[in-house]
Amino acid sequence: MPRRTKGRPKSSMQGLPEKAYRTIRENILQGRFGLGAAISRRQLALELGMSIIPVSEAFQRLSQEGLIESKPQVGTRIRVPTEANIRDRFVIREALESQAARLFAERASMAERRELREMAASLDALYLERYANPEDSSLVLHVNSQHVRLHMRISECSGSAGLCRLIESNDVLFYNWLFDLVGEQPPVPPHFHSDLIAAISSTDQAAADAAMRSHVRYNLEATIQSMRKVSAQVESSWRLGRKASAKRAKSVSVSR
Amino acid sequence: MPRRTKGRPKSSMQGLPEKAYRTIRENILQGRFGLGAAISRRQLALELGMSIIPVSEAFQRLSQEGLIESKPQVGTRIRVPTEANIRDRFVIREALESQAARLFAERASMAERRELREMAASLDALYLERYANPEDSSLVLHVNSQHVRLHMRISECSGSAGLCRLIESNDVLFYNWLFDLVGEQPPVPPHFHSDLIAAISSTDQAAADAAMRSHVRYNLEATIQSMRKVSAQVESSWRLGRKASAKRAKSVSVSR
DNA sequence: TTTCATGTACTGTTATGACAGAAACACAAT
DNA sequence: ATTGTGTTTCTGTCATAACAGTACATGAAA
Repeated sequence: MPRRTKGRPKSSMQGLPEKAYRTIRENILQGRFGLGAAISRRQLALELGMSIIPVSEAFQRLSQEGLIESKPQVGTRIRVPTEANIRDRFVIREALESQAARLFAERASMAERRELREMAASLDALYLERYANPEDSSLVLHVNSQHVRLHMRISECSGSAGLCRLIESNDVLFYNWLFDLVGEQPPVPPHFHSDLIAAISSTDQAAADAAMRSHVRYNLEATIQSMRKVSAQVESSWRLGRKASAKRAKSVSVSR
Repeated sequence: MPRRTKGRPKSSMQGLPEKAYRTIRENILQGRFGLGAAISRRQLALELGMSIIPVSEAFQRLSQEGLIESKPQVGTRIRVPTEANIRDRFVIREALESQAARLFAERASMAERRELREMAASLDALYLERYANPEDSSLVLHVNSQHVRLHMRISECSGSAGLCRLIESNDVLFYNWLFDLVGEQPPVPPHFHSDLIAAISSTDQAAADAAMRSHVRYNLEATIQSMRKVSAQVESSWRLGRKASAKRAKSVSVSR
């Protein structure tokens, strides 16, 4: 018996790296490892039931997206962005989403415009509800998820699949994760998103562009201000604290 | 002698995957494998003197950037973009480069503005020279390289490193490769780039944005028109032609 | 108590090889 | 001539293990 067919159980759908990528990204976005925490390829591979090869591929993608950062013979950690990094990412977000706004104004259907208008109204109501119950954390999560949804829907209606994918992988999710993690969000003007959608729905592309730009810039300032409060908490050196990493035994929720 | 220290010759600088990525990308951009040609991880690994692991990592990056495309148990080929793909990419290019133009108008130094003005003048002169000698292919390469340089320099002066990297990896190089490959380039108005730089150098961000937008759109139309002529030459099916691939013995220029 | 050497345990990297599946080819049957 | 059927040879995927280098704990020497 030279070598029985290995434990590889026909795997399943569509590749182990994809599964690893989704799972790890999900866990990062929900803040299950803290900012700057060390993560290990081997440990993740163990917990996900695969070897370190697919995990490494997932790490590479996450690293390219700027969510993690790794040094050759040292380790990998959840990236803790500097203020310059954040401004940088918002520059990109402004570029991509203002373009999406232009395209939305140009070619979104009537049904889509109505759908977005309703989403925005519902989202604004959710914000108000959240201010009324500041301690309800599940509400915070829900608001955030709906907020992401709104922006992604706008980009989907732009008709450009590539633009949509870029926005997803480079902006929205990343900063909503940070938004959540960074602490309490500052208040937002009433009708904040309804006004945005109204401007986007005009036939004037330049106006749609400008409205989305100021929307994104408002979010930038809010994020920077929230960030400043917690920036001191996170040590920025490359001490990985492996002791702590070894002690951490809570496994990742593999789910699905 | 259980296992002597392997043939891994201490490698060299900064990672095998990076070297593989650079080399393969260079070869794609210069059209050394044709559009739609099959490329093999194993063969490339052999030619580059490494195993298929770093090559696979490079493949993943190239695949994410849309330069190649691979099917699980079939093979990998140089991607042949559809017209929709091209329009899609130009939408993104428009978003990113118009943002770069805004930032250039806002914060570029006087020295940088002067430098760009000179680059543009030199580039416009090169275009004229090219029209005079249509059969000089090295001149075509040079024009193209200077064109890329100009656009990258604009993005560098934007002060946003992330924007600059995104432009490089997602737009400029890709489409200049295609531009080169697709055949003869249509004529370009005189002072095409000098006019662009002049508009970009104004203090009016919206004007800079608009100028870059129309510049990019002009390039889009030119590319589409050139593309139509050769689209029929390339078969779009997934026949990889392994026979031909095996026959091709010319090795990749490894260089550096 | 402080400082420095040393060992250990971990890190990311990467070569090797086994595996499953698809395509191409040779060849017999129709 | 055409069609069906192995068989061979390629593909990408992935597990395993060896390698080289860093962080940290341990303990001896000052």
